[in-house]
Amino acid sequence: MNEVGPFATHARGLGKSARTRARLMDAATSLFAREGFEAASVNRIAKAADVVNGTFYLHFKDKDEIAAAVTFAIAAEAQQRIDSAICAIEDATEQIAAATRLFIEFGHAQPDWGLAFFRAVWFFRGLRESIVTNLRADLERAAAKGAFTITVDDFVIDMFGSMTLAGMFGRVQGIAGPETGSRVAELQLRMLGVPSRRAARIAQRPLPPLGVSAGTPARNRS
Amino acid sequence: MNEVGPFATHARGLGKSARTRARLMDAATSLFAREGFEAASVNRIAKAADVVNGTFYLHFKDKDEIAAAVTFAIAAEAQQRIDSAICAIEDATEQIAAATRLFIEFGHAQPDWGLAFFRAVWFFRGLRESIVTNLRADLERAAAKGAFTITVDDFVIDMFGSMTLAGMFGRVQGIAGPETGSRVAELQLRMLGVPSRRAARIAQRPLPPLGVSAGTPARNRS
Amino acid sequence: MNEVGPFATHARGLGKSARTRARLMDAATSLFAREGFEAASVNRIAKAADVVNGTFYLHFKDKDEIAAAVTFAIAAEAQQRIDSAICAIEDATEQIAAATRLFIEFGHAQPDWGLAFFRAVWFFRGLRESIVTNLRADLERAAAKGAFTITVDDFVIDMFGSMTLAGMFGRVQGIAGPETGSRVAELQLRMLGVPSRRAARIAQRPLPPLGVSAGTPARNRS
Amino acid sequence: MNEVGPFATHARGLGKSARTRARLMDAATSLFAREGFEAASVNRIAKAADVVNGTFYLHFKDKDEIAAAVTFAIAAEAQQRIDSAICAIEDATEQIAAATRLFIEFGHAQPDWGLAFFRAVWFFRGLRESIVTNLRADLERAAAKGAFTITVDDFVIDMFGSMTLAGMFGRVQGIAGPETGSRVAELQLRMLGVPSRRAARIAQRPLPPLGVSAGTPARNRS
DNA sequence: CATGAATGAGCCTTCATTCAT
DNA sequence: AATGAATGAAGGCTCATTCAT
Repeated sequence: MNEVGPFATHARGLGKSARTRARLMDAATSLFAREGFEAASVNRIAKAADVVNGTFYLHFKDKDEIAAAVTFAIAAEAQQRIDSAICAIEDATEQIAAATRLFIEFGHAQPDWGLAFFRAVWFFRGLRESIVTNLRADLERAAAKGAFTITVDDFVIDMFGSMTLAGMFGRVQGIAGPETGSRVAELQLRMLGVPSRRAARIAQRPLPPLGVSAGTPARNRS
Repeated sequence: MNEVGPFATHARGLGKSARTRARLMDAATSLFAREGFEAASVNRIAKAADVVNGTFYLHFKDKDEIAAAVTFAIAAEAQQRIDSAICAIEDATEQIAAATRLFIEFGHAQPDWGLAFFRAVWFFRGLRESIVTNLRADLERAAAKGAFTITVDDFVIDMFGSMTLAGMFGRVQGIAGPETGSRVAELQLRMLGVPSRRAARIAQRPLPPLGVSAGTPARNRS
Repeated sequence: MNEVGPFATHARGLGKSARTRARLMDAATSLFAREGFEAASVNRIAKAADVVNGTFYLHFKDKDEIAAAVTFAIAAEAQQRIDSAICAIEDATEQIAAATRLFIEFGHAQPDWGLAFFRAVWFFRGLRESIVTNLRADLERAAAKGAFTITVDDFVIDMFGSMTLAGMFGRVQGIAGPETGSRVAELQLRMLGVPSRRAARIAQRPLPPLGVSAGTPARNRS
Repeated sequence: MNEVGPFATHARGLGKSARTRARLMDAATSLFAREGFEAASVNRIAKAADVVNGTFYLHFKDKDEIAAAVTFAIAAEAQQRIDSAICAIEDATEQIAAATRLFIEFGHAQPDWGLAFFRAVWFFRGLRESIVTNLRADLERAAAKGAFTITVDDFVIDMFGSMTLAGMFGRVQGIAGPETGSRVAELQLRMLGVPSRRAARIAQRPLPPLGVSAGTPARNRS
């Protein structure tokens, strides 16, 4: 009820409305993660956010909308933080490996976000597409440098993404340990044709820190 | 409402009770596949099976039970058909590739079953475990022959399985084409350390036919 | 499921139909006693009697009918056994005390019957009336002998009966001990005007044994 | 549907929530009285209170909770009104007789409350215990003054209470007339050993008026 | 006689959503 | 902005009862 979630933290200085909205998003994220999207009722989201049910509809048209808002915010934050962490890495292949590892790390650091994201992947087609778009850019850059022995296309990207997601899921669930990110990255590189040695070496490189959120503006409806 | 599903087909000669039960399972499978487990209500399952809601509870204690029954039946049928299709293959590595491809083929041939299975994987922890167990046997056999340059453990199996599932999902959804199975298998083998050429060759081998069901007896409760 | 109840015992030599009917009555009695009339479903009565639900309706029109049959049978048996136990007692007042005590004993000896009877009293108006009729005869006989200092009318009978029932309830529930019958009888006599000493003495008289059932014919519908 | 019941009357000035809650309690009381606890469905309670079924659960967790609330409120009101009516009576024995008579009068004045209370006695073990506790205090006070020729214990209290309840039941049902209270009290006193004459005289004493409710606050949950 | 599958109404409960305050 | 009572549809499940076999 009272612990301040990531969204609420971002909304610290903002107006009351934005703060309430953030509390609702934190509550929703947590419930989506723990019980899934369908099982999280608006009433319980509101209760968890310490507002009455009616207030929910002041901020979101319906449950789908808050789900989309949460998902978008998580995805944006993940991407932004990962991007700014890896931008200092020069080698395209190393960037890819670092991105995978950081993503898994991101989920592990905030399990609610990780799980909610995982659930959303099967829910919002658009999310999958946006992930693919991002991955394609990175993978094609590395491919252009001749890093892989395989042609990168949508199918390969799909496999690559599935591995990252599966890795994060295992990590978030506590099934897999801290080496998970490295292992996923190594297998991905091997799959793409990076020689085993090199794949292993890259996957073990020191990881730049995830850094802290630059702030996810809790955008209100028009 | 009226098309006869796979379970009903199996139950053709059986008693009235078994036939109704089979109709319910077909209806449930279809709804699970189309809308997911939570969204499929008992009322709608019953209506789709052309019985009244009360009848459902004559055959299944609750939604979980029919979900488990459906999942178990699908898994059993898939495994049985795949096993009997690949048992003639001698090389362990080729067996593995064939299994992946046949599984994806299985899902594509009966999309409802494929999708229901896919959904069940995230729902029944037991199912995931049983898949892992099966995969491990196959993978370790090949590993013992020195086919891979990587050690097979639970994590590797998890990645391997995720790829197969993701492939089937894409195929069932119509996103991916008939070459999907081969491509998945090839990437899996590459990941495990099979040389690219060999991986590609194995993944293209002619595939034994899936054969037809040996009959999934619709087992009644107690 | 398998223990043979009192009705079934009575029906030993009779035809199959009568035996099934008796099993249903035993099952119903037991469920009525344990969970009350409304909570006992036909399905569960049938299951407890080891027949399928449809069979129930071969023997009873509905739940009310079996409840009436059970109640009538219990009441008849109680009255018959008590009557034949006390007919040897000469003094009318002593008869009354003995009847009260034997009734409570009857309930205690077969708790299911006792509780079912207790429940039925509030359910079947007719049962209460028949009890009143019986009590009136006994009480008026004693009153005619000048045993009481109070006029016996319906109201007095009602109080008298309530005490007996309350006593049996306590006894059946295990709240009250074996002296319950005597204590109830003593209070009843005091209430009616029998001098304390005499009331106490009568209430302590040795009690004739309840004897065994003379057989409650399980009468079929027309 | 529209007559205003006692709870609603109490809730006149209060907030909307309290008024709806009171209407539900009135409706429930009425149904409990008329058809018993099990037969009164939440749907029908809601309908009788002129709200939709969902509203019920805004005010009560389930049927048990409203039953407990109703029972508690009735018991509290009865006790409070009776207590304040008899507190002016000095003689302990006369107090007891007056309490019995007022209780029966209470039930007769508001038959729904009387019957609901009667039904609740067999339903809530706690209610019986609280009644016993109250009765014991009164009876032991009189016993301490040497009013009775019998020792007061739980069993005697049980008989005493059963008579009061049976009397109220008859009165509420319209079977018994206005003299019921006096007659019950007289029989009770005789049973306890009060000389017939005195018992009769006490039971006929003018009865203090029941007075009016001091308000049963319809307490909300948490 | 007995079976047991099927019925459909009805119960309890939760839900997303609205709206007067 | 926020409240919180109310809505009514829908969900899960049980019930008494019927009927073809």
